[in-house]
Amino acid sequence: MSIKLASEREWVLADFDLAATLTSGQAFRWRFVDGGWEAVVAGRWVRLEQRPFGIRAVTSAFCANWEWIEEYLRLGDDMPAILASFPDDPPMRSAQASCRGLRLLRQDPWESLASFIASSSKQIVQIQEIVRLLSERFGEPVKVPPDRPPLWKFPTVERLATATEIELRNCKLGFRAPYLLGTARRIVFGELNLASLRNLELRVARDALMECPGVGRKIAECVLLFGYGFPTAFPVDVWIRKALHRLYFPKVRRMSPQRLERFVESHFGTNSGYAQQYLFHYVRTQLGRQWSGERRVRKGPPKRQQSKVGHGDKN
DNA sequence: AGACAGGAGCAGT
DNA sequence: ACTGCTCCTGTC
Repeated sequence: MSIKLASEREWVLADFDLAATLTSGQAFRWRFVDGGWEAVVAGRWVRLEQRPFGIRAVTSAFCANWEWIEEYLRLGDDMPAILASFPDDPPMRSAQASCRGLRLLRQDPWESLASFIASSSKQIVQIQEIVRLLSERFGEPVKVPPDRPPLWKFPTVERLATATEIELRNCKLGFRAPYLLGTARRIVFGELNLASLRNLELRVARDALMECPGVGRKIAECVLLFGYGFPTAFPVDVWIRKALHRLYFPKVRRMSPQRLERFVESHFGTNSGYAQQYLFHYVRTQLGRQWSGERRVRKGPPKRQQSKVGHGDKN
């Protein structure tokens, strides 16, 4: 008898870009190690590698059923059909051309909710650090390969609900600590049922999430898109706002949130969530540098105050 | 040095 | 409905 210590599996896929997908700001646990991507998914350590004609997965423990990762990676998505549903305009054509293989993930709703509460006004590396600290201090350990450092599951909602605000602040959450704590407690108290959101109308589910402290429109949409897979959830952050404004309404001085929302609802179709991800990744990887360059120039010399009346150009 | 970051919540208009 | 301020903390 032999004990099988690990398992592996390979999928043939025409278009799945692991690097783009795992670094596109929807998941925060992936680390690039020795040419592959490693994280904890559904409570198991897993390593993903990009192959010439698909991707390969390796687990640290025996695995006979791979549905958990197929579900997470949304391997069933019909990408040609999804891409075909995008609006046929110059920005989306550019986005599509430069983001081949970009995918949405379907993550655990609680982990998504907690991670995005932590994301408010933070950069990706900082969010990764927060998630790492939370897992390390409040999560259960997972089995990792012999040559890998220890790793932990994302903490359960019950565990975080019993943490103290101080403990959470020590995980670099700052003013978001009471938000995360309050949200965890709401769920534990039964004031919000995460599992039931799946069957609700998008707007209804969004409103339910926004009852949580620290969860506004943007974060609710992130959870609905990256955690639940609502096809038309459409998080609008500063980048998307800037992208929509510059790419679609270059001559308009200012776009009100309402006007932007109406445009989004009417323009991006049945898979607007996917369209959003493509647009987002496109502007961040192709135009971001250019845009931030402009900003630096515009800032100009430090002190030259002539009037404080400034017209809210805060980007 | 000081603004700002992949925002939310609040008060004030 | 819009504006402006604060909330931690690291970075440019």
